[in-house]
Amino acid sequence: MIKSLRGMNDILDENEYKRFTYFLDIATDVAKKYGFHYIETPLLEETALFKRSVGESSDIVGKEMYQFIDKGKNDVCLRPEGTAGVVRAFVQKKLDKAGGIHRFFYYGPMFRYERPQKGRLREFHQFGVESFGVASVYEDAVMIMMVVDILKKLGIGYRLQLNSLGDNNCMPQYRENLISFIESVEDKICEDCQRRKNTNPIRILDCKNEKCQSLYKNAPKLINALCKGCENDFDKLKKILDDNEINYKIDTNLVRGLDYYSKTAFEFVSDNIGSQSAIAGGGRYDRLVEFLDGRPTPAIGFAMGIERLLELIKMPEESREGYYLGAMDENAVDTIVSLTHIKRMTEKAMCDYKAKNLKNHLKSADKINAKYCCVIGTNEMNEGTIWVKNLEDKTESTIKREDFHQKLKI
RNA sequence: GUGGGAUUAGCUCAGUUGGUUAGAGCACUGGUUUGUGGUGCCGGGGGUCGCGAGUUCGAAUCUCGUAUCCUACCCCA
Repeated sequence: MIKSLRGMNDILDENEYKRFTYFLDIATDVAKKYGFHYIETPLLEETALFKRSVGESSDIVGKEMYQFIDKGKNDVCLRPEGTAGVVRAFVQKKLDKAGGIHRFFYYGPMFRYERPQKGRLREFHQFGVESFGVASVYEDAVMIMMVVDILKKLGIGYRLQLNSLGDNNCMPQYRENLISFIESVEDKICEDCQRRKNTNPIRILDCKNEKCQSLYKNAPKLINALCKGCENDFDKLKKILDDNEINYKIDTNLVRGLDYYSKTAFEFVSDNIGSQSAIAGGGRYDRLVEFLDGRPTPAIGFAMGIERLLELIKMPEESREGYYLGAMDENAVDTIVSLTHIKRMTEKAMCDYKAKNLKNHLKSADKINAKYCCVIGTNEMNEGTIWVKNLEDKTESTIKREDFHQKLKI
């Protein structure tokens, strides 16, 4: 038997599909209300795009991208995230030169060549938004509001963690200070941290080793080293969130692995889905457009992992819907099929092709969760009527067939 | 990439030192004497026990390999 590849799932379960579309309906509706419009970019891009945006520093490029050489000998890569493609499209269309504000949302599959675990697949889905051309910190707050709106509508509880990563003025200096701090405790920290010192020093801050964490209590905090501009923006952001009653917690260990991020970084986490607890994350990336050959353009965005969210969604209760039609006499089957066909113009309607007794029809109607069970037996056949039972309130009536389509409205 | 656990019917799982035709519940399906469901009763179909080797007279059961799933780590865009 041929099976799907590791970490790649089908969506064929009806409930799963319903959850998926329920999420998308809500998320896209919110994004549109915020004035964002849909963008779709290719699943496959030049590997160089992701190498440039991600940098060569971590495991990402070598180990965790779905990269291969195609038949034309092009080095290509299935997109591991959405931002790089959107920025590429933005620059390619020369919107950076056109100026103005451009706001997009997207959703679709992403691919990462990783070992699967809870909340982590090789093919997974993200919903995200990107905003270009707005440097104001109000936009940062609006991003967070958008995520809050989506999660609220989905009935998902969360904790919001917030940090500022500084910018070119303050980040490099902080990085130097942090490295010299690490060197002062280097012989006591774990192997991973010793490696991180060289590859990505800021990552030591969220090391899971308790011993390391206690050593890092005295580590310099970026939040105390922000330059005036970053500090003002961060204060303003906190005030906007306070004014709008959005709870957050400053997490000075919240970092991003990549160089292009600056200033605002935020993450929404859930305590109910295992160690991969981030359900949405975002931040400002004022440098990325320039990294990808565009004119420097302020930008900010977020992305949410759809599979992780689906686990947490509280679905509205399902009520009975539509019609079930059945015949109790072979000779009525044709009539049933025709009536169903007409009924489907306006309502969901299903019918059985076999004559059965009433009890079995009721069972079948119940099984597909129909609201009405409609049956034609010998009596109804002779009288040109159809018997209809509302399965919710259990009321019954026999009506003329020609009235069947008008008189009953769900 | 590293570590731990798992893999038996569509689903959730039993299967007691290796021993005849591998079981249950749910689901599906048929009937229930000729018109009332979701909640009665009786029956039926469905499994080369993940895959491949090995040990053995004999393997779902033991050994090795391999794949996949779950889970944590690394990493996290």
